[in-house]
Amino acid sequence: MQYNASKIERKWKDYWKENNIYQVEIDKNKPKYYVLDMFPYPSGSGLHVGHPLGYIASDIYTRYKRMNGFNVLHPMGYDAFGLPAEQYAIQTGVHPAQSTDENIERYRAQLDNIGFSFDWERQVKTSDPSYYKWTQWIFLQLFEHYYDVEADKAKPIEELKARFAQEGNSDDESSFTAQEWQAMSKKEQEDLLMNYRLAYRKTGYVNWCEALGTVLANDEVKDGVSERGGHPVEQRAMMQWSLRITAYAERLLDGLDQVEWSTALVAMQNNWIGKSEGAQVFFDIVGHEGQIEVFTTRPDTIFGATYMVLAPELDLVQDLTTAEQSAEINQYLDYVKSRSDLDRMSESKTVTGAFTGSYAINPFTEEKIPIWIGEYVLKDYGTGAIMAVPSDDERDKAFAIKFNLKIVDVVDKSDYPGATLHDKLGKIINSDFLNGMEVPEAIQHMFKEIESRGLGKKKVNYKLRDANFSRQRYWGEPFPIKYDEDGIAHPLDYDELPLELPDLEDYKPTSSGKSPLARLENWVKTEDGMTRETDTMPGYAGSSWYFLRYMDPNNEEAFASQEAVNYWQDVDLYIGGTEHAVGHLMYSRFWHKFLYDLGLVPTEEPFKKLINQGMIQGVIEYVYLSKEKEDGHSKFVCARIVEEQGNEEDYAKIPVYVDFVQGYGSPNSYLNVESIHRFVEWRPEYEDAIFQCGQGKYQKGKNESVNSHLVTSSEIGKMSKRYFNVVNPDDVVADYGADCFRMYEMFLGPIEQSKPWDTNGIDGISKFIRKYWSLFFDEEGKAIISDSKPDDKELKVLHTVIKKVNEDVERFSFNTAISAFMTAVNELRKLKCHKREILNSLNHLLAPFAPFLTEEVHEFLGGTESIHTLTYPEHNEEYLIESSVTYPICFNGKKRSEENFPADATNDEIMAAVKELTVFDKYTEGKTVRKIIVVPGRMINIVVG
RNA sequence: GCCUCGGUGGCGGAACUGGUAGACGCGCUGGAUUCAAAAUCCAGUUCCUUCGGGAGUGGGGGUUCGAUUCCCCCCCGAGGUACCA
Repeated sequence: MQYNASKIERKWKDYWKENNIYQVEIDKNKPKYYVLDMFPYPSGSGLHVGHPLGYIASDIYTRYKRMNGFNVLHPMGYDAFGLPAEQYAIQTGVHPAQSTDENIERYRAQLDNIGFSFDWERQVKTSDPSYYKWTQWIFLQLFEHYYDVEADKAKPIEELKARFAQEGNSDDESSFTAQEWQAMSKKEQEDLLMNYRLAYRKTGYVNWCEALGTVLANDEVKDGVSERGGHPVEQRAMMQWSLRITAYAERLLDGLDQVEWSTALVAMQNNWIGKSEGAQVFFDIVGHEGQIEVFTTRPDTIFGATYMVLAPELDLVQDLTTAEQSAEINQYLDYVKSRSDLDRMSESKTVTGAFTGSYAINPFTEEKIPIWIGEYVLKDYGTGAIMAVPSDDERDKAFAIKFNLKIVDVVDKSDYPGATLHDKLGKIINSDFLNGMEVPEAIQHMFKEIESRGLGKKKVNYKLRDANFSRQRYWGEPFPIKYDEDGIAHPLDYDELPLELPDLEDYKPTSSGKSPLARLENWVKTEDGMTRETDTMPGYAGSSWYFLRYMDPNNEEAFASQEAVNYWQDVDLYIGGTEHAVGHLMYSRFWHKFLYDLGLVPTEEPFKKLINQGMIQGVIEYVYLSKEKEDGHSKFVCARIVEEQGNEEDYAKIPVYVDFVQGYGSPNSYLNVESIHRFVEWRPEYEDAIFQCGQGKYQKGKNESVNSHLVTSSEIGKMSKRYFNVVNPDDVVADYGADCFRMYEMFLGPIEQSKPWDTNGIDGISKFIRKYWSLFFDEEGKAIISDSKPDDKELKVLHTVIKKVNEDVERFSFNTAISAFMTAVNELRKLKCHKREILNSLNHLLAPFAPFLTEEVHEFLGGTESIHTLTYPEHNEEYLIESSVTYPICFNGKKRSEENFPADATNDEIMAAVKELTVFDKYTEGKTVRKIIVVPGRMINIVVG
């Protein structure tokens, strides 16, 4: 039999599908294991070679666990709601459901092509009503619960209502008696409850993206522009749904100790939550009833607080602005309003602000201090107001200098040379009773002092903001909410779920900034005279809990049965990209903790172990297009020439289709005459362009010198349509086979590392596969298997590789496992080993990596069941025992020689033998031997001096 | 700026707990086979070398009998984050 990848792959793909060998059910006799991939958004461009990297790793691990006796849940599905399908619908009129389904079909074919062992019976699609019924259901649960701070968990809002009616309330949010509560109108009560519900509506500043016609969550905005599409984002006040993720801030932080995630990922989440401890302090306002509340981590510097600054957006600003200052303040407010987030970030160091005309009283110095407003104080963090200590804070200092405000030194840092203002170090001065204390001590002292004087208390602050949950778009989950004429939000009854997304003819957002659903008047008005919510949920709604649905995907009574949830528990291994480090992973953890509070899931954390696979990058090949034309012709110039002239700025870099380029990815990549022809065909606008090569000019029809090489410039970057460098896995599979593709992606390097796609090395794997095949078949394709007993050498090769591969798979070091296979195959070939006993085990060992090839070989060896349902080999230490060990002989740590010693020789015996060696004399001549170190089984070091 | 990860031959990378640096693969060189080529096979391939050796894991210092591995300082790259009070 000759090795024919495509034939073998077709055969087994069909077999696996027909026999459903990857289907799993609850089986209490086996330990469970859950391996999850981040499910893809099915985009129109299909998968490129970068996408399957994580899927291959998880598939190998899944197959490995399965063969080790685990009942492995390994599902796949689609994150099917999202902007691109909707944008496409706006352009073409094709319903997003239709284009999404077409894309899914393509994804499925591409995935099957690589031989993944997903249980497709469990596929989920977030845009499927039977799925989003439960997304809506969880949303309603969030709506009907609040966070009970004392119990430290979510509780039904009904309990809170009952408490309000009985005891009234007093907390940071509100204060009223039971009588007052009962006297409130229904509307007033409901408005108040919105301050407690975990899913709630509020008017707030949101990230409005004009180009996308929707608001975005904080993690969907990067550098002041939308993450998708890079459109400008501005702050706008709107009535929106939000999720109270901040209620879970502390538990989200604590949970990070329990998970096995990379330090980078934990650090990112830590950062995003941004916990800081400080003091809340109230400042009286001169001639004014109210107070200004500030949050400070440096209460020790309060004696240096010589002015205050409020965020310009605060309502209080209007109250505090005096008549004389109102013109100046209004002018400043106009200026602030005119600035987008992008402006704010780009010129971050400009100091701006305005004086309100009012004064506060510093509670410790009892001095009158001016109240300013300034952009550098953020409305969202803390209370939106600060006490400014210009002597000990960079920003306050810059502000004070610019506006000529008083500066009082309160920390003497002379004992700490090199310490910056940011460091909490130094000795307190000019601060009454704090004088002489070290900063950390003074901070603790002030916490007590502030509390005992009734000025405020110790407080914890988080950077984490509540998550905006409304999108003014069509292609998302509709909210199961309707409003009465007072604007009170009413949940739909649970038996009305799912609230299906109605069909639409025009997908464009409305000009009023409402979702296109608002156009469907019949849908918006309900029979009972109410009005539906027309916004839809954001992308992360469906992805925040999909891993639970896989456990019981067709359940119509619950998001998943308790039996399924209690059996599968949580995700043991999650593999996916870092792009979801804060967004998806934070929201999922939040939802999971909420469901845990409701007693619906058994674990607090959803993802035990998480691996971030690196990106596979592409090589971008550019040609240099001169900005100046020659005789009216466009002119391309060889990269070599541009380099020599050093005038890169005179050229535009045009990405070319990488298939045209010879020596793709190498420093000498170039276009030859044939590639120039193809390039011109592809870009007819350059039909009569001149190509200035090292060897002369090429011009179509005029001068087609055959030797012309136009050197291209290569860069490593994203694999993207934009750069014409996308490599489709289907093409690689067609050329080399799926097993080769899988192994090559793994062989490229450690799974977490990013690396450029480079087809050059794939021959190595291809050769390996052919060599592997040649252990079973000769050149004519005749079987050469022998049934004789293996000898010690052969057994040693086998058990070495078994041991190594098991260890490597356990630590997700797939590249080294593949090296071990190569070494083993090379050695068995050298030994001319074609023995069934050895090769059969080796074939089992290779099965998770090369599922098609091994299945074929397995059948050939007489296997009747699929190899993927059988057991994984374990090594036997007996075969690895060495009778002698080769020790390196080192002098002062440098290896000078090697020597064999019996494996059971004692250190003393070895030392005695070492002294008899000729090398010993050579390197110790004329020197004193200070010490001889023998590390058993490892090495010998002789210290001379 | 801050946080995290990384820097090893011509290239991708290996060395897991401090113990022979460069496994495995690509590429390259030479040879065999061939009319020739591809494919295959064999040998070599960190650098320098007066062939004795010497140097060497971004740079500098330290701990150690011994450091790619641990500690300190610095340089470079990637990702995250940024008026967070």
